[in-house]
Amino acid sequence: MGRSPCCSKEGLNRGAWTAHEDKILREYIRVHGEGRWRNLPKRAGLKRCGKSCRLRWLNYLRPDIKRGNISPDEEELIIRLHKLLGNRWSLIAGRLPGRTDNEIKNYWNTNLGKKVKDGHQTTANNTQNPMPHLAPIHMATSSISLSPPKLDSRVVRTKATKCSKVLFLNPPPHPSMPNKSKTEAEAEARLVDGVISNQMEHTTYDNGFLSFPDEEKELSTDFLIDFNVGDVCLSDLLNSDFSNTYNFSCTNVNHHEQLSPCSDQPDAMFSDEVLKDWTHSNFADEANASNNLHSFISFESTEE
DNA sequence: AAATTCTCCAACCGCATTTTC
DNA sequence: CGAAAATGCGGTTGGAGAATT
Repeated sequence: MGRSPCCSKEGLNRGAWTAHEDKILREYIRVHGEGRWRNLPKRAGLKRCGKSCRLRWLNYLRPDIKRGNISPDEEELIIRLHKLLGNRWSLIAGRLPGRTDNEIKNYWNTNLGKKVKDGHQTTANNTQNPMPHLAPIHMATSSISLSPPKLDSRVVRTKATKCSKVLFLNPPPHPSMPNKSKTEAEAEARLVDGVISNQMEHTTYDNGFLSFPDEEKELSTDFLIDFNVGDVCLSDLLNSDFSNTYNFSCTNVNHHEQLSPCSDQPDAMFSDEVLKDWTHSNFADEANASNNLHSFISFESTEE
């Protein structure tokens, strides 16, 4: 006999959820909270298995879910994280506030996988690439910045909800870095400088709004529109080019002798435990969003 | 306009891991 | 400490809608 199913399939609904079922589930969780999925359907009066309820809640009904309209910044971050983590979608999702592992997985399978693969092939033919080990990331980047602009290429599909929040930013963490001692701030600033200063120095804060140089404004539109506070450091993280970081140990001996792997097998350098610590850190906590870049830096420093 | 093919994504499945007893 | 239950995760599938013929 095989493993018994997670719940009796007899008389249970399957397939797409109805609005009524969604309402019941949402209301039940509002009152009783998440968890105890196995018993939830019975208690809530849903003809679904607990697993299905959990999935529905996590991937669709949770109030903090941000659906559709994956921005170029998010896309690039996904590509980078995927290079770093592989198909560990939940870890990747943990770095993208409001995104679910399922959504990222789907997005990868339908868009990015192909794009990165194509990039790989194109790059393989490009003998002038100075850093072949960085090919996927750079191709992904260039696909965003150099390819003909896809005019609103992100089709808003029927069920997706377009996010249109206006972004308010915390005061910039760099270079003043409030809440840090001067030496602490300087130490981090040095670390940050090598990674993101190229981006940061062209990025200014104007009364709490992120401003970009004129030539970047167009690209930044989605970023400004779609990101919430937690995404500020998504951008920081994004700006902290992983590929540059990999290159650090090779090129920037003044700062870090072995900051990060200069290898095409980064996974070997990042233990699961550290990854979990890092991915479960305060990215998900939007109140601490301004620390997120520092979180990432700490994570990297741990690997020294 | 109809048929066919393609694309996307919500949901399912089964295994792995963690928690509880 | 081991077994069972609960939960988490990633791969896969099926169906709806879009695009093409």
